[in-house]
Order: sequence, then C-alpha cells, then structure tokens
Amino acid sequence: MPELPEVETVCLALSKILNNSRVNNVKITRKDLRWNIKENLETCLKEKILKKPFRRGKYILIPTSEKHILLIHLGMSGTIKIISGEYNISKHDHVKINIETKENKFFSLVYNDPRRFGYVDFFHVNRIENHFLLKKLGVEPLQNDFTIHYLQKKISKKSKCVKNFIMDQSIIAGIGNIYASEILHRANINPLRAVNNLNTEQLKSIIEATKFILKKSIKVGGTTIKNHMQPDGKLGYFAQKLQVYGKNKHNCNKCNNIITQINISNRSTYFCNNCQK
DNA sequence: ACTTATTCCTGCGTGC
DNA sequence: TGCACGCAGGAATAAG
Repeated sequence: MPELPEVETVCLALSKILNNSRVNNVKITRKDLRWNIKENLETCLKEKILKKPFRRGKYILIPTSEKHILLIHLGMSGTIKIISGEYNISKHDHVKINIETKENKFFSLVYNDPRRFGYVDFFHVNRIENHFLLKKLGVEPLQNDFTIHYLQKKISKKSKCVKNFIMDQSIIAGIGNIYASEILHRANINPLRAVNNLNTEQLKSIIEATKFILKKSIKVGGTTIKNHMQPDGKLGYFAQKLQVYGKNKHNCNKCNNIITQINISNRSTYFCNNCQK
C-alpha cells in the first residue's frame, strides 16, 4: 500500500546515501515482478554513479551520472531496505544493489516485494517523458500546479465518483486507497459524490485536504499497516493518525457518528455519512 | 473515446 | 492442526 507519503519517505531515506554513490554490483534473484526486469539490468547498472533520487507519483526515480534512470515501483507490498554490513538474502528479496558512497562506506539496497506487483526498470533519461508508466501521470499534489483550474479542466467530461477521481493516477499522481478516504473525510465530502457535481468550494477543500494529509503523513514516515517500513527498518507512524480508514464502527472524531465502510470499485472505503455530504 | 471488470500475487484472518 | 476461502489493493489490460 505504498502511496505518495510512503514512497516519499523511502526516497528521502535513499537520498541520504545516494549522493554520487557507485554501484559495485547488482544481483537479481527473481525477475518476474509485475513485468520482467530487463535481463541486462545487472550489467547496465554496474559501476554507474547513482545520484539523488526523486519521486514522481508513486515511482522512485534514481538518476545516474551517465544519464540513465533507475525506476522503482513498490506496487502493493514492496519495500527497500538499506543494509550496512553483511546481509543474507531472505524470502521475497528480488534485487540487491551493492553500493559504495563517496565517503567509502558500503551499503546494500535490497528490494523486497512478496506480492510482486512492483517493478524495477532502467532506461535512458531522454525516454522519461514517454516511459509507459510515467507518461500518463497527472499533477503532483504537493506542487503549485495542483490548482482549482487544473481540477476543473480534468473534470469537464468525467462523471465518476469523487473517490475514484482523486485516486486516478492520470489526474492526481500518488493518492491511493488509504489517503483517498482520509482526504475526503477532512474535506467533508461523501466519496460517492459525482465529481462533476461538486462546487468550487468543495474542490478547494479537496486540494487543501490533500496537501494537508499528505504532508502530515510524510512528516511521520508514512502509514504502516502491513508492509511499509522506512528503509532503516523503522515503521511509519501515520496509521495512528488515520481518521476513517479501517475505522468502521468507530466513532467519527469530528461528530461522534459511526464510521461506515462501503465498497467502491471493489475497494474498501470509509467515511462518516454525517459530516461527509 | 469512454467506463467498468478482470487480472496478477502472497499473507493473514476466519470458519469448519 | 489443517485446509478452503475471502480479503487486502496498484494499475495495466481486457471487455463492455
């Protein structure tokens, strides 16, 4: 369930050690993730210099000084461990990258993904705009171009419900099932509402709530429910701050009404039908 | 050109 | 104790 805050957390941790670190070797122990990892990843990455990573939606992008990009998607259950010292490959470890920092410290980056919905790719930077996973991505919700005008433009011919709308990666990049429920609760909007029926004030409140919730979660290292952990092994602590996700039959913290759980497009959805209209 | 359903996968909780 | 089953959901792809 890594969504934007979890991916950002991993990215921040990686950026501390990936600052002109050199790849000594790469070992793929299992290549059949969501798609097969390219056969030549091991040789392509070897001896490359990895620069500071950045995030796009739910993707981690690690540039090399040779103008390539190492792309990592965590899927549903992916984690990246940063290991210093000896490490024995354990179950569901699929890729291990041994690096040496410019301070001559040695680390292993270990990609682990039990359900194998994630992906690891490597391509030239000039393909970044046209990469099949990146080209359709919508706005970054924490950047300034996530505006009311942007949303109104995207809504024009959409009739779907607001929850599916904000989870659509081609509209807003990075929101998944957990944060969708949390955002709409903060914005006081019922997740079933048709998005083309929302007024300007409501759209504004979605933007405010999105930025607020995502930033707040990043501050505490994301949400750990099952798999997410920070690369140093710490958990994410936003689970303790969730207001509605997984809280069916609990009381709403705003109005004390009982939180409802419903299914929207086969995804569990939680909301308060008293304060979310 | 849309929207909706299906598909991939493993771990965990539940019921018999 | 063990087995069958349902559920969790990111997102491309197939089907409608």
